[in-house]
Amino acid sequence: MPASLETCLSDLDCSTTSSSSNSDLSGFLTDEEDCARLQPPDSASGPPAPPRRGAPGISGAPDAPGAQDDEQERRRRRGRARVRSEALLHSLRRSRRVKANDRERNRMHNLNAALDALRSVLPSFPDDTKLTKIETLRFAYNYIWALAETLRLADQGLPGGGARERLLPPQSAPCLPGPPSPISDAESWGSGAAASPCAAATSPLSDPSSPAASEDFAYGPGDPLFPFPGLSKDLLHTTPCFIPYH
DNA sequence: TAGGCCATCTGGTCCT
DNA sequence: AGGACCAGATGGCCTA
Repeated sequence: MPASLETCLSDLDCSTTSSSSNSDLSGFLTDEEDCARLQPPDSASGPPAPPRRGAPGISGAPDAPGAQDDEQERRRRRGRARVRSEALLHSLRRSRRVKANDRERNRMHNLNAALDALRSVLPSFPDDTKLTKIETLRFAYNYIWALAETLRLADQGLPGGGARERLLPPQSAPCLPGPPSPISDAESWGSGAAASPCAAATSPLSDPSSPAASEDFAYGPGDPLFPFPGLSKDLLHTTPCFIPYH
């Protein structure tokens, strides 16, 4: 095989006037699948047929010996080879594209599977609405943030620390999907952290400069999808989500 | 019917 | 060189 199949094909692309370089492409193709695909549409049933003298549409000229006929025959062969090489080039590019499409499809399927796995560990909603991709990412972001904040408050012994058990999934089923128990005592949350949850926070997630309050960001205050309605006090205003709307 | 979401295709770029 | 990754384009499906 030549140093680069692509180079060969590029050469072919630009060699339509050369009769020697495009007369036979099969020597360039070592990939069996490619070779199998590389049958030009007009030769799918086998190797290219030998030139047919006097075939209709070619010249119709009678067989006459002489240099002029030889030249015409060479021209015809060059023309047929060019058509073949273009078909082969197109076919090879097509087969590569098909393979790349397949890989891309598989990649996106893997990505979607990962998103499904992420959805499965997030609290679900009563109506069982499937979160969209972007919702899943934003939700996960804020869910993690809320869990971290819960742990922080619990470690500080502040009111609301008891919510640790309510927010964390059971140990026996750490990946069990399902909503956390509703937090009804919003005031206990609010009163503990309301003063300045941002100031107390050390996590980068609680960066006061977070764009949480911006309307450009999802799951801000009042967002019905936010998993912890009980956190709807000031603490919510610190909820960061760095995944902006566009 | 418009808009949102999604899957797929595609070509370009980066990485190994 | 080939695969991974990315973003734009396109068309289908669904819902308000």
